[in-house]
Amino acid sequence: MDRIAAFNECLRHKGLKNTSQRMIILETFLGSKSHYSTEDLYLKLRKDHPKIGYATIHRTLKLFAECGIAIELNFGDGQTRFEPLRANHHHDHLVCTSCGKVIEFTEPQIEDLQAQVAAAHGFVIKRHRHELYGLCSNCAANS
Amino acid sequence: MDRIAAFNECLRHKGLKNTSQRMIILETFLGSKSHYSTEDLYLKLRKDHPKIGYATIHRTLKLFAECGIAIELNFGDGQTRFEPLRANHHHDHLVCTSCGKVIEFTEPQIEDLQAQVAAAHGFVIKRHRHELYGLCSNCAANS
DNA sequence: CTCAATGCAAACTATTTGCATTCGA
DNA sequence: TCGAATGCAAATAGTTTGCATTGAG
Repeated sequence: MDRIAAFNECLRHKGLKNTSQRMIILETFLGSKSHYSTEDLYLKLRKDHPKIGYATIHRTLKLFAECGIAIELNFGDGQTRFEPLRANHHHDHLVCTSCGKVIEFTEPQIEDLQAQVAAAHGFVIKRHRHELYGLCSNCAANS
Repeated sequence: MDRIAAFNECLRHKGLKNTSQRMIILETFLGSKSHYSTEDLYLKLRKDHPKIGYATIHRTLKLFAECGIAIELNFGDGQTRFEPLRANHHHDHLVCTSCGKVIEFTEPQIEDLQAQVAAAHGFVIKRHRHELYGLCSNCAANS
């Protein structure tokens, strides 16, 4: 089941409706670079769909998160960002504090160790956040 | 050098002044539970020091972060929290999404793996954030 | 038809700033 | 004395909400 079908399934399950705005937002969200803030997506959509309001986009992104289509991220600038979730493709982030570049990484050993830490404290982990902040190779070279 | 001395050193280095408010805020900040938001600290200080304003506390917490006395955390509720930094005592967090309990953990193997991941991408890591969200043992038992 | 969704503007919350006054070095 | 710090209130930024209208099922 792809993510569009999964979203429709989630809407049905919640008794919500599938509007043209939601489809437009979903397709744009899935089809482009990751790490959108509401404002990013609003500005991008405004070109082709100037009638879609900021509030609708924000509500829709929150809905994506509820449906498991997206996760919320916060990289420490004031904005909440949303990232499309790929099934079976969890990853974490390297964030360059100089140029803003974001690289995704996966490290199964870290995931295993996390699980051990949680178990040692009796925690049942639902999700996690793991971000490394520093300078990317370019910025490190130029400083 | 303890953290109060380190803070004074930082003030001197920046050409700033050590006021009674800053000392009161620092002592309260260091001397109690971790993970203060500006509001938490404001409410706590208000009892004994009702004249200290919200803005002063917020500016002071930011200053602590600049001086390396504290780090900013964000657990996903709308508030930025500040945690006192202990020299040589880095740790990460387990956060219970049900009761709000926060447990600190340290896992050297994870730190090593992080360093390897960063190196593989040419990143120079300055800091990181690693948080595991889920249910603590109590909340997991009662659900 | 009915109830959810939308778009707009207004409300909120956390944070930040301007400025007159106070105070440390 | 002089510039930084404070306290207050007002401004901002991001997010959320109320409500009349529109539209999906």
